[in-house]
Amino acid sequence: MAATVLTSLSTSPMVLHPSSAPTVPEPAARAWKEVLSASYSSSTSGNWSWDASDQSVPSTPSPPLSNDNNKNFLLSSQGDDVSEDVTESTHFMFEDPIPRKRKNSMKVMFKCLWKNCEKVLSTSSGIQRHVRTVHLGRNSDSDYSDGEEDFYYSEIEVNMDSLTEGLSSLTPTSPTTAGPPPVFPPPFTDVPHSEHINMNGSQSHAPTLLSQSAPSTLCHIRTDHAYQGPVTHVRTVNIGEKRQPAASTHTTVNKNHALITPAPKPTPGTRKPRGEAKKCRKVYGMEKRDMWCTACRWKKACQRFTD
DNA sequence: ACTGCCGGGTG
DNA sequence: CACCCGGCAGT
Repeated sequence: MAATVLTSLSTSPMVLHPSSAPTVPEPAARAWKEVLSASYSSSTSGNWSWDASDQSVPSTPSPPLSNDNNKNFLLSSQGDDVSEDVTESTHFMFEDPIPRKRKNSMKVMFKCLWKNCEKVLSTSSGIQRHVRTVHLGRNSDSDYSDGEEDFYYSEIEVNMDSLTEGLSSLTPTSPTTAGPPPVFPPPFTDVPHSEHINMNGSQSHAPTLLSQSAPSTLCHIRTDHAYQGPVTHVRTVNIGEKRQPAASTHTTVNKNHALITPAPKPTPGTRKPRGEAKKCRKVYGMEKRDMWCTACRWKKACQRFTD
């Protein structure tokens, strides 16, 4: 039976596909590919032709299309980088190497979510500045941002035809920005379908202290020990944060939001964020172990290169 | 795979 | 105590 099928296929490769496809597409496809490679006697790149053909067709016929937005609302506990996961999970499925951008003329706009404000801007920076100046009452000229504006606008897609203008936040704009490196290199840019803040209306509690996870406020520039070699790189410490000496030195920024986040760390065990800075083991190597500090030799917390 | 180091051993 | 190591967790 199989032999007859194969022979018939080899003669006319186009015959097969429509009949027994729906239940088990996979073997059929494989057979087809084999037939193709056989008949065309092109040993290599049999499958690449497939990709090419697939690419030519604009609408992928694959049934398991992305199921809209899987709305995970677990972000209320700790916002921060949930959003990134969302974008990841939506298109991590096979195929679709291009991260499903706007197909025809979808444009990303940024809409202010403030009480009665309906302002829509085309750039994230614009909406941030709007929120910052108009609603938060910040100083207008300083473009300092602590990320709080993120909670007052959402990203929406507008189906406007024409003008495929450069998408603001994704393209690095012009290289003219010579000043300090962008204080706000946003990890946000995501939120596939708004749904970032609820609490619309009823702004009972003062909105200024709602900043949960303001990433940029925690950026520190620390010079590490630079023990061997000039390690010149800026390091950003995120919410893990080092453990301050508990003397409640609230630095200078206002990050007093203990009333919203129930569990500051998702893992209560907390095994210490793993300090950085090379320790004796790394610095001296396994050989020359006798140059390590004693703690390192005993596999304890390093004493020489503390964090 | 590698590193840092906690917890638990041994003498 | 000093000393060592298994094994975990983070990179």
